[in-house]
Amino acid sequence: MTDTRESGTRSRTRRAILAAAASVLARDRGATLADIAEAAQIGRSTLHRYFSDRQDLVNAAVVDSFRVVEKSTAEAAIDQGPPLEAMRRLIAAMVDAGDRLAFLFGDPRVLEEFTACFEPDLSLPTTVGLIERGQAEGVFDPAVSAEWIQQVLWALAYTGWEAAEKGLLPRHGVAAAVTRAFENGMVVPQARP
Amino acid sequence: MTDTRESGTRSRTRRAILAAAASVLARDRGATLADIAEAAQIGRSTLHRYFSDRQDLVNAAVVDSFRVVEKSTAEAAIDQGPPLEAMRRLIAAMVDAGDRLAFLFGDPRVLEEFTACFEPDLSLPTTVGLIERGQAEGVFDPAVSAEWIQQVLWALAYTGWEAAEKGLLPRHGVAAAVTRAFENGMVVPQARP
DNA sequence: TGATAATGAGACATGTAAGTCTCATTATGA
DNA sequence: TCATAATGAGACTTACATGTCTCATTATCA
Repeated sequence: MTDTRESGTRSRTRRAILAAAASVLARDRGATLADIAEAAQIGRSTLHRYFSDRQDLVNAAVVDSFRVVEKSTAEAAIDQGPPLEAMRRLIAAMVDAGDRLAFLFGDPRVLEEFTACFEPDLSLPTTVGLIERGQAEGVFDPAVSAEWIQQVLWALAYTGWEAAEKGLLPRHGVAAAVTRAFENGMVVPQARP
Repeated sequence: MTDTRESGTRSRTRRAILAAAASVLARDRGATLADIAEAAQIGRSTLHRYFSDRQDLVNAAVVDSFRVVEKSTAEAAIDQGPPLEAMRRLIAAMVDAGDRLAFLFGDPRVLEEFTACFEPDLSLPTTVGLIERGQAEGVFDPAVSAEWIQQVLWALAYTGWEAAEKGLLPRHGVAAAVTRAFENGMVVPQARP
């Protein structure tokens, strides 16, 4: 389904714009189109040649970021192996896709406005699928909904990214910190009754 | 330190504006001053009588929200009793202060721009203080920094509020879900080696 | 009741990002 | 090398939130 019509140059520019948009908007939602163009190292007029509207750009960036996260998820092979290990791979992948995730997750409105008119690739394994598999195997907390667990997962990944952004966590320690938080929470196992 | 000069009417109106600002901006950062005025059930001109600038309003709302959260924290008496129970009271208080927290936490920029010129009340017990006390007593994970634990706490409280907003969690179940996530994470204790 | 405070509605000016267009320049591929 | 695609700079208009102001109305308090 990729655009075979588009020249190599154009599709490269398009990708650069989408990546810049996600990256810039993740850090500042009010960022100007000029800001985004500058980050993508292109002229503002060029940006308008690819996306007529600001809304058009944001929509495309959401879809693109979704695909990227979807792809990372797929590459983590979350439908294979023990759920706990699959989850660890997924968390690492999500931390890698850092600002895409921050862009999607950081703005509740962007996402919810768009979930209606966007259908995910059904052939790919989903995060909720992994969670439900884990719950069935008694690994993930079965007392709460899979959606809630997914929300927590996203929130922790986002928090880890943000903490790294402001220097609270070293980049290389983010995945471990998030994994630890997701699996154990903040109370030491020994202290539990 | 409260304004004794201001009439009852004025201070009531002022509070209504600040509450509305936090509530509206928590749900939409790009919200118009007209949106905020409408939510506060006042005219836009009245809003300008109280806050000359948009920035002025946002700053005041940040300070105010800070005070509210600070007060909730104080009322939870987090410097007393076992850390785990104090933390449970704190989480309940934070969930109560829902949109104030979402306003502060939802916009990293708003907060970080302001932490410089805003000094917290040093006579009040802090969240980090509670966490460090818990770590010293071996209750909270001592392997990570107290600041990271605080970030996770805020993120979970925010996520709980958001989940309730979109109907993913029932209002009365939020505090329990957040507490559970904070203490145990998402992996069932029995499944741990 | 009367004086003053507080407000709402709305007209008006302003600043800034968004969107459109032209034209000269650079890059790409046959 | 040549034709065409792609781009950058910048002038220009538009749309909209913002901020200021006036005036009539309502609320509050002595």
